[in-house]
Amino acid sequence: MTSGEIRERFLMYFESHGHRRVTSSPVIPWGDQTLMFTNAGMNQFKDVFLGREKREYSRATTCQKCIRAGGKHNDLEEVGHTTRHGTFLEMLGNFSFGDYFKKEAIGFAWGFMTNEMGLSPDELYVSVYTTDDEAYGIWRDTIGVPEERILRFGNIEEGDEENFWSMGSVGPCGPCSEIYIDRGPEYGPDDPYEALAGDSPRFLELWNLVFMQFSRDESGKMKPLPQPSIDTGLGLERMAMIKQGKDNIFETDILGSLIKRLEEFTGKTYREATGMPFRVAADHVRTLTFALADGAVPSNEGRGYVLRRILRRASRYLRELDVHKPVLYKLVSDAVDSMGDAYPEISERAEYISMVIKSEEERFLNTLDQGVELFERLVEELRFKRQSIISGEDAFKLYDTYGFPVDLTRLMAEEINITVDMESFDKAMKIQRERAREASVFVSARDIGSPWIPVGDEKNVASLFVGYDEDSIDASLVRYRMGEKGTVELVFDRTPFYALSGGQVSDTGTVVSRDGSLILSVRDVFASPEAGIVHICKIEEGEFSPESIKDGAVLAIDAERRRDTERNHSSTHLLQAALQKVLGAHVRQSGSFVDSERLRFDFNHFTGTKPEEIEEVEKIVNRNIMEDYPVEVSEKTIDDARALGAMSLFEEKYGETVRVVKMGDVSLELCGGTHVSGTGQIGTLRILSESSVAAGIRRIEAVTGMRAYEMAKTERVLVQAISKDLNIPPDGILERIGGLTVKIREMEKEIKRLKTGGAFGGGEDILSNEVTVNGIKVVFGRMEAGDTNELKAMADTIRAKIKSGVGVLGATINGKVSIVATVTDDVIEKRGLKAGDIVKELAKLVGGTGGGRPHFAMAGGKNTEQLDSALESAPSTISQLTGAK
RNA sequence: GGGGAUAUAGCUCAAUUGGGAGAGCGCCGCCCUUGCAAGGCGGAGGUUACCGGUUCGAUCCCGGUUAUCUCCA
Repeated sequence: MTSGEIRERFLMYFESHGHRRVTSSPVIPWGDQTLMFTNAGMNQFKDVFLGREKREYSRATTCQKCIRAGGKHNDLEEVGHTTRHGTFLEMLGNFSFGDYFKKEAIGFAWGFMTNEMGLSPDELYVSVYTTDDEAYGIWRDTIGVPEERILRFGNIEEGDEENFWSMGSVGPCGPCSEIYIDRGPEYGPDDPYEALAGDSPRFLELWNLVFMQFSRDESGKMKPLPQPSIDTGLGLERMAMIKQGKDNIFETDILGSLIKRLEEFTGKTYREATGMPFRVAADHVRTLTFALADGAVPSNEGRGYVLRRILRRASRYLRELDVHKPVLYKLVSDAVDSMGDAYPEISERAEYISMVIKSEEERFLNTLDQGVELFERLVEELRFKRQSIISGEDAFKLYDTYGFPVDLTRLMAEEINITVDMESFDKAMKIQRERAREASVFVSARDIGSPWIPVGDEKNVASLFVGYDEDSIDASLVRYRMGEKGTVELVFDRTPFYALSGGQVSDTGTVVSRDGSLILSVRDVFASPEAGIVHICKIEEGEFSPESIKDGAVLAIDAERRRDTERNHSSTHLLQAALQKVLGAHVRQSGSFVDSERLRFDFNHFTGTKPEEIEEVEKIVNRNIMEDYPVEVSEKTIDDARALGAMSLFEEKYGETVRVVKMGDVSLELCGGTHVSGTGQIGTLRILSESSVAAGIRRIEAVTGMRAYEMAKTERVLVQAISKDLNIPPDGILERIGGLTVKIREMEKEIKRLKTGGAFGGGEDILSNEVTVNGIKVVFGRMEAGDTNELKAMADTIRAKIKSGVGVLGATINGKVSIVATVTDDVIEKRGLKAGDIVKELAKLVGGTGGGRPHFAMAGGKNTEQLDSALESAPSTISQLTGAK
């Protein structure tokens, strides 16, 4: 039975039992900051379980794509070592939101296992939470599982969290019940308790049923939930492994096909004992394919960094197969072949995914090359010192700063009979860990801030954003707290103020109490999950107290600033559409920032762009502005919006309903920001720059509306001024400047020729001011110079002219003294005279210091009136310097 | 969020306790030459990431910002 069949049989089975088939949510979670990747089927129903959200169905079934790497469920380092861990997995699940409970959940699961999957009851074991007699009874009496096949585990009070599930330290929780399969005596000891405790592969956990029946409060006390719910998860890979009679998940149809391809590319044969690199690569490529398809990008921080590390882990293992070129990217098409039907998003973006992976592989190979170079430098140093141990500090620095894996350091060291001090390496690692941990604790403690003070009895009033339609409204205060000096943070029941989100800046404006006695200016606005929309206000007039504002207040945003911001925001939508048209459908926004002045739009694109392409983009956007398409905003469910083909951004938070922003038929996006009502209001868009910000990410900066007009005006004034200055019509400017440049160049050459020819102002005078000290020719004197470069040029001239000797020149420049000295090579060699030494002495006389190289040195000082006497003393200084030798 | 590293010509990188901004490749021109990464000569190209400080003087030292790389959480 193929994985695809198992997936479909599962979903159909639960559909036939009244469940709504819901599509998998992206592996990159929307809006849940606590989660790096979607790691369980219940993630997308979190708010439903918490009662924050209602759905039109109470039973659901999904096949959820999950990534377990980073965060709480981190299987990354396990992958490849064990038979059953993967960073990517498909979780089959059925869910009850206050509908059925334990009895039905157990019945459904057992029915699917025995009837649909054809597993014999004789090979199945089940477990329940130690004190869950209810579940125990259902298994024994209703299902008929013999007592010796029902295990009891877990004791939450003693810290044993087996068979007990919770969403966090507070919130819904409850006992679990699991179904295991006994794979037979050849896989381990007979005693299931012993086997499970020892992580034996004999009893494989297939299905976990979570009975959500309690809610835990801050003190740890558990109260029964009024509507108990069900959350279950059956690992598709594990089921496939059983049904296909394989020993591990890597030999099943999907991952097996990737391993087969790797054999082709590497020319090596997969064997279980030595197949680690194959397993790691197959799993990791699949993970990357799905993560990239859902909009994540490898980067140097957060989620993107986890992806980069996954890729590197795979690439590193492939080195053991003598692979030194990018290969992983070639496997993307195979992942798409086997899973693209179930997950169309990966086939749609296959080419893009493959290119991103390839460029990341190249980047890593680069990092390794760099590391090898550093390693070799290190070894050379060791050889010099006649040592044969690489210190832990050095190995750690290689790893910590340059990302060169320690195991490679060790490997390469071994080859040349050098060892690595791993003990001190581990110590350095430990210090690093502790430092990071301390820092994170410190921050969370600081984040708490002062507590919110509720006003009146409106404790639980949600603050509502009404700024889509209103610039100014009456509102009443819900809660507040005092901020830093002279500021206060306020939350109202309604507000026209937009809080920073989706890359759009927050509004500024004013809050004025009903009686006008209190005037506040709103500096910043942010959305706090627990408090609502927070206005950070500076007190401009009057004194703040809850009473001063109890009759309500008028909240008014700076409307002009908002309109400018809206122009820029709407433009980003047009920009994205135009970029997709010109550069390709793979283009997605990967960050943006808009305020009233300008817009910044980051998007993914794997190569550089041509100037013509950017011009074309600008042209398309401006044409769409002129068409004056109405901007239509509607609220829809996520599924409806996606069915329309609306583009979603992955970093944004979307609730059950989303705002869909439509501009003609050129742009359709999910967006919570504020917009112009017709594209014509944008006026015009001018792209200022296009540049690279990170690998695979490019940035466009642009201005719109009056800013664009002003910029055009500034340029026009400039052109007119130049035209007037040159006394030539604007279209002749280029030619004239070209001519002038040539002329200037010729003149510069001429000046240079004249200078070196010696026919230069005071040059002759100075050259004639020559004395001989201890047999060394010394030329010195004062000259006029506009900057130090002239001094230097003159010194060069003198040095060339006198052929052998010393030159000392001085000048006052910008009210300060500058002295240069130059010594010809023969004098440096024969007499040991250094220019630096001369200027150091002279500098003392003018209240400064100096220095330089033997043949040329500079000094400076403040006492301009001492310059002449300092220069006069040059011969005696040189006499002393050479006489002492 | 914390630690470390880096930022110089279109690209890859130099520049010795702070003293004249360089090389190789690429580009343009000329010469030579029938061949593949040829050779010779000449030339253009720089706000040394940005802001501030110390200093007579900062690519260099100090502080900050931004970006990139990297490790930890």
